Amino acid sequence: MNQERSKKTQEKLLVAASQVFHTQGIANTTLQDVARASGVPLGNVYYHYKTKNDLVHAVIQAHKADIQAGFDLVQENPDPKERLMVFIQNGRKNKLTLQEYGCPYAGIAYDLEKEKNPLAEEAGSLLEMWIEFAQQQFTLLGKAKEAKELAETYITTLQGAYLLAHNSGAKQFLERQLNRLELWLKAQ
Amino acid sequence: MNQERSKKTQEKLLVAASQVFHTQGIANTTLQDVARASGVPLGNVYYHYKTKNDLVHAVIQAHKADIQAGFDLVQENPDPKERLMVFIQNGRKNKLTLQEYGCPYAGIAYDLEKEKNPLAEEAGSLLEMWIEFAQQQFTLLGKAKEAKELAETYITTLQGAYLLAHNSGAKQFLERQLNRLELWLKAQ
Amino acid sequence: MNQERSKKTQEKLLVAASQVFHTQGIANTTLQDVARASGVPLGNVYYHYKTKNDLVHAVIQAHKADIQAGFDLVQENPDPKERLMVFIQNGRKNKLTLQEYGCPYAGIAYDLEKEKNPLAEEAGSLLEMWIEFAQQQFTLLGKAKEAKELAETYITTLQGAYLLAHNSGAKQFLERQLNRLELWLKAQ
Amino acid sequence: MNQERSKKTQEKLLVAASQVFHTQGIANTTLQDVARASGVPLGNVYYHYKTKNDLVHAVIQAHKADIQAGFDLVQENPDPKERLMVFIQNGRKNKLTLQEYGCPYAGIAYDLEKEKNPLAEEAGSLLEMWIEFAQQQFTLLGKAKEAKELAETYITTLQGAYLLAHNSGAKQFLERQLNRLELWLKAQ
DNA sequence: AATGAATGAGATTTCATTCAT
DNA sequence: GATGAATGAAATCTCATTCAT
Repeated sequence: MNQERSKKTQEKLLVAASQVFHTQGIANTTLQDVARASGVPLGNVYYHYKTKNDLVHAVIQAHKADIQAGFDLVQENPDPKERLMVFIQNGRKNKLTLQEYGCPYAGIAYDLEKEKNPLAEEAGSLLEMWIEFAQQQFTLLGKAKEAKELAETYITTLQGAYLLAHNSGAKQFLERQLNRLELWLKAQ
Repeated sequence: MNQERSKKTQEKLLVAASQVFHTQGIANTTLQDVARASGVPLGNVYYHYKTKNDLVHAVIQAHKADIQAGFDLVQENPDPKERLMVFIQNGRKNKLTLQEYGCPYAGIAYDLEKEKNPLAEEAGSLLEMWIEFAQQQFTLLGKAKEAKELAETYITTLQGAYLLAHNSGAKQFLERQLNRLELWLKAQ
Repeated sequence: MNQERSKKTQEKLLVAASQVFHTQGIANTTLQDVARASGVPLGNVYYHYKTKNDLVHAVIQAHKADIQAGFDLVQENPDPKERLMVFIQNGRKNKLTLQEYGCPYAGIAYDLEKEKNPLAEEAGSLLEMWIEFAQQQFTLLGKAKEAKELAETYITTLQGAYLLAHNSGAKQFLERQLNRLELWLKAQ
Repeated sequence: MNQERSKKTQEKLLVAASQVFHTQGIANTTLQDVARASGVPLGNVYYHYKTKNDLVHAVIQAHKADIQAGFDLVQENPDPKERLMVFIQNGRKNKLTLQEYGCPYAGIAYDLEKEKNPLAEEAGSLLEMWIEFAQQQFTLLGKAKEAKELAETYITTLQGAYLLAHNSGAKQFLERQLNRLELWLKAQ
């Protein structure tokens, strides 16, 4: 009933906000934009999220949940190396979005840091989740000692590749760097 | 005379704008901010740059000149590999700024792309200059065939490292990735 | 409800804007002026009309509707000649306003043309509506062949009289020219 | 020497100002516009005219002188009726300018009246000069009693025709009304 | 509770006028 | 005296947030 309706509205807001924050950046996104994108009337946005920052916070939490869900999913694969391969493959699948808008997690963290938003740290944890996850996988691969640096290398390459793919128009760039990362990963 | 006075004011504006655009992001920076940071009265900013975008454009051009000057400077070193080493070393020197504010060139390109600013492409060329430069060096090293991919790898690593260093608080992160890049470069 | 509230505000804005545009000219009228004259807070003006030009456009449309309503009203009179007489009589009724501020339709068209406003053409149609209307009446009077020129003469005289009445202080000027026009019209 | 140079600069300013005031309207014309159009540096404009209004005043005076010069010129023609014909012919000669920008004298008077400029009255005298002149000619034609009304009719028609020609795009409009005025004048 | 309208602080921009050399 | 630069008040426009129904 009402609670369900409320849930749905909140869900619509989160989905729309994630999207427009990603594609336009947070500073360039008005709550009107979010309202329009979600089909929720502006006044109603404030019913669910008292401030723009509250909505940003909710989006970050949703991202965290998404990321964790992704980790949970690949846990079904018993091979830690293959788990890491999955995310390289995801990069290929999302190539067009990544080229056009960059990595959403890096983007939100960057945006908030620039506006000295207190949520910046929270957003920063989005990429840190990846490092931790990667580190765990390398540890499982029997490389406990170098796991941290390997994880950092893995994420650095992914993020560097996303950044450059987003920055430049070079169509094959992302593909080439993902291939290289894959080879490197296989060699570990 | 007047021309000198004008040059000086414009220089002050460019320096201040580069700085605040880098530290706050373009969208979060008002021309009042630039005016204050430069000591130039707001009305006068518009005498020198008719719009905020004109100022942004001038900053991009200044960045291009700076980058080119850096390339020219390292040309004095006859060894292409050492030239590329120089910029790794620069990353170490600028560690604190990079950690706190990220790479200014990537930042301005990202900001403009998000606000669908027509200058985005121009800003994107800032990183492309690096790729080209690196490619030339690898070519000089007798690796013409792989030069492009090597250059991309070099820049991807640098930018990935800057991005993650900026994102996370991890103090040794940048150092570790720069060291790794250095080893990789030596091995080429 | 909300829609009614909105209509009312928009109506207040239109009425106030028509008036101040007429009395001060468009270029000399700030939206603060309109806000004050209408009792609507400045920020809210922009809720209803996204730009000053949008408001100007709405005022032109309102003028068109007013003019058309005037035409519809005189259609009740079966004699085309008398219909045209009505507007001469209207000139007498509005003598003071016309002397002090000129013809609002000519004024808005002139203002927009001078500022190279794209709406200038739209505003120009205000006077063209009068020519067309007059032409129709002369056609109904059995003067289809000369109707166009007669209509132009009718409007030229009216507008010339309004212009001069507005320009000079001569109190009887408008009266004299309207009388002359009336005689001319009777003779057709 | 210097005085001559000053005269020349002042002349350049007057010519340029007359022109841009006419084509853009006074409110839409900045002193930068005048400076650029005249080739005189902005700072120098203020050396010759302490305020924008001073320049407007000078332009009005120049217009007065021009008009008077026109009157003086046609005095060479012994026939008062032909003198009035000359100005109808002038309307034909200046057709394109009149269609595109309207009558400069009516325009400046209108502009100043709208901005409640104290010079409005002074500008209003520009058209009054025409009425007086026309009245004199009709008096010379032995129509002393009706001279005033005939003069008003003459100017009303001219100004009405200019206004409508400026307002609408109708290419033949001005021609038709000037022909009609000519016939009317011949019949007097 | 739901929502279109209202509000006000602040951002960009313009420009007549003054300043400094 | 001549002139490019500087100034500040004011205009247009934006938008997070609050209000009123």
